[in-house]
Amino acid sequence: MELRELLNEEQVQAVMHKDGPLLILAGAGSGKTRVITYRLAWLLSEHNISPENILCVTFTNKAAQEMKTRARKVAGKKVDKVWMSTFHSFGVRVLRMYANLLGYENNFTIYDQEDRERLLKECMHDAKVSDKEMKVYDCLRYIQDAKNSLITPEEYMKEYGKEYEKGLVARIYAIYEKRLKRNNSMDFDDLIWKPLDLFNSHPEVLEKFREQFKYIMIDEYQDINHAQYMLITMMASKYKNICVVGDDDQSIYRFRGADITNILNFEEDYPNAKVIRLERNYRSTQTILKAAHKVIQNNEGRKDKEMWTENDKGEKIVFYYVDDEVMEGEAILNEIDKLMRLHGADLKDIAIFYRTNAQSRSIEDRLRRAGLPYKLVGGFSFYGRMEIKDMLSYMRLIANPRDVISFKRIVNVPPRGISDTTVEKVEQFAFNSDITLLEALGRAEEVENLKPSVRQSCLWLHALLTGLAENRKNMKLRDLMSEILTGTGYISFWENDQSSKSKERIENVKELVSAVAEFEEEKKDATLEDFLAQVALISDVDKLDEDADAVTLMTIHSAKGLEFDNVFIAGMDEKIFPHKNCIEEEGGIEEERRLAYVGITRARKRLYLLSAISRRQFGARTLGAISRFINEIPEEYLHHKGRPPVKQLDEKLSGATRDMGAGSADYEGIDEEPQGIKLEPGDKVSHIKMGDGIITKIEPYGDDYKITVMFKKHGKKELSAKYAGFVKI
DNA sequence: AACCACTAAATTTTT
DNA sequence: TTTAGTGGTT
Repeated sequence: MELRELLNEEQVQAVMHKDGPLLILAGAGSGKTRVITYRLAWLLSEHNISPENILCVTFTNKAAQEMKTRARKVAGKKVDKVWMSTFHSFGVRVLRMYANLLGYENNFTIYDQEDRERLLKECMHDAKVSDKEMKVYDCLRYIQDAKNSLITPEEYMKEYGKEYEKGLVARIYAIYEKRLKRNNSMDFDDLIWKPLDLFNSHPEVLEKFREQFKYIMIDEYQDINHAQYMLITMMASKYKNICVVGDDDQSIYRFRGADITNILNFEEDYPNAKVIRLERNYRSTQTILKAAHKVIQNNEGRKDKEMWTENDKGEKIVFYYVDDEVMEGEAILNEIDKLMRLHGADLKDIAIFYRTNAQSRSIEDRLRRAGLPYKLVGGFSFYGRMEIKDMLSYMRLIANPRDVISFKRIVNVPPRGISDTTVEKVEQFAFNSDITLLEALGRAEEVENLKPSVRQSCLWLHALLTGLAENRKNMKLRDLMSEILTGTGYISFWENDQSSKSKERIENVKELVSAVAEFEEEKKDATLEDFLAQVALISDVDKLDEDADAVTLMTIHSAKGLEFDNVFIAGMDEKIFPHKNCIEEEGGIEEERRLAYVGITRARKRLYLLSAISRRQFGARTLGAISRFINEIPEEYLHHKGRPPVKQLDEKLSGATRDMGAGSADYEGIDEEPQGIKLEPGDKVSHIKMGDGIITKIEPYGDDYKITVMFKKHGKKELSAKYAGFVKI
């Protein structure tokens, strides 16, 4: 391997560093992934470290997968035996092996956010805390923070028991933990904490892993929380061959407990640590890089550093000031159109970022109307849909009969006459007899005060589920899934449903079946538990197909680690970005600023920042102000477009007080006639399905327009302007 | 027990 | 604007 031909001096040093702690401070676009990939390959092929002795932790499954693929090209097949995963997947892997030592069964269920909220509601009910006294979501946040900091319910009670709100939390937290265990279930935080527990209570297990992982590499070290820090520190304490990579300027997961001091203190934790700085940027233009630096410079408490690049100066950053969110979509569409026509850009080189998922809507609408394909990352995820969660709940219950949350979700879905009160009676019976809810269902005869028909329903469901559970070992996963679909009557339930969404639900469920089948084909001896874990831990970016020729839409959080030639950031408004909830918060603005830094530095060639005068929120129109982050970018890097940049009306609304008077600023007015937006009778249009045609009539129709088009192939059709997706030709 | 209609509130980001 | 939750009706 000729490293020096592939890497710069610092990168080579990082790759060749073998033993002892290593901190790589890798700025945005500095070729970090290259470095860790090569280091991994180097350890394997030059130092002959055996793959089982290496642990690599990445931020997303996708990153792990990518690293594996790339390293395989250099070091060959042994890469497959490296322990490479996210923190959470690592936790699952360990726990599947040792959960029994902690009093769990290894078929435990993994609870996602929604499951946790359901469970928490039960707990609050038990603790006699009404949801008026405390919001479920807030309570969950408190508990999550506690768990990320490794504070037990007992410690929490001791520490905060006397405070009003946190006192309530303390009570709920204790119940919550008990319930989780009783359900043989783990939440996301448990996947980190329980392995730690294991290490503390079973030193021999810790010793085994310490011995095994002679080399440890952690990516995105700036975003790990206390629990993750402890987990890693414990495992690394023997050999101390720990290599961490990160950038304190890109820490954006504080809300998840990410603790930036972990990376800042690395040199104190390991006094003999070697520190390598990667400050050369290979990604962005000088303009983009300098603008990003000017923004992040406003943060205090960061390691002072400045990235440099030999890339061209590039184009100015476009700041687009528009009337509202509709015009924002319009402006983006126009610019995309230009990028494609004038610069020959591919759709896959274009990304649109925003601060909150809700913002995607207006942009999606516009793209859809223009017939422009896009891939949406996040938002309402496939696995979050009702019908999918229903099906998964059946599967989870079959894998883990103690999972009460899943049980309650499906016990009466589709409706089979088992009401909440019936469930309560069964639950009581189960509790008194010390059996699972599922078992209690099978003994419905012994439960008092049930109607005979209800008893029948209970017995029927019990027979069905236990039957499936018994047979599942000699069944393919996809067959198990189909059995559930037909056996429970779930599919016919939706088939008989008249609502507009039922068709889509059936489609989704079928898609789930193919997902199961696909999973099974990829992993030969895949178990039900494997599939469920994968579903629980897969992230939205993991599913992104980077090669598909479509514009990418996502939050800036999801964009971390990615790069695009052309980047749009919508909603550069005060109260949106920085978000209103963060402005008052201690350290909130700095976190938002780091997020802005991450967003800006994703762009390779061109960057567009957009802000709107007013936006619709919850149906009402609200006035906004230009984000302070725009004002932190020096005028020399900006090219203004859209609305004349006027002085902010209310200076208090914003940090934005700069007088961006036309004349002095680099300003270009409203664009020429937008393409494919204003339609008139006589216009030639193209429709995805119908092909080409000519508009014959346009008439208002509610808040939409009804457009009559004479198509070449299909004749006269009436279509909605909103949804039809025309392109003017 | 199931369904419908009305009211109130709203997540910021994610494994 | 949308959705979740509530209360009343069948």
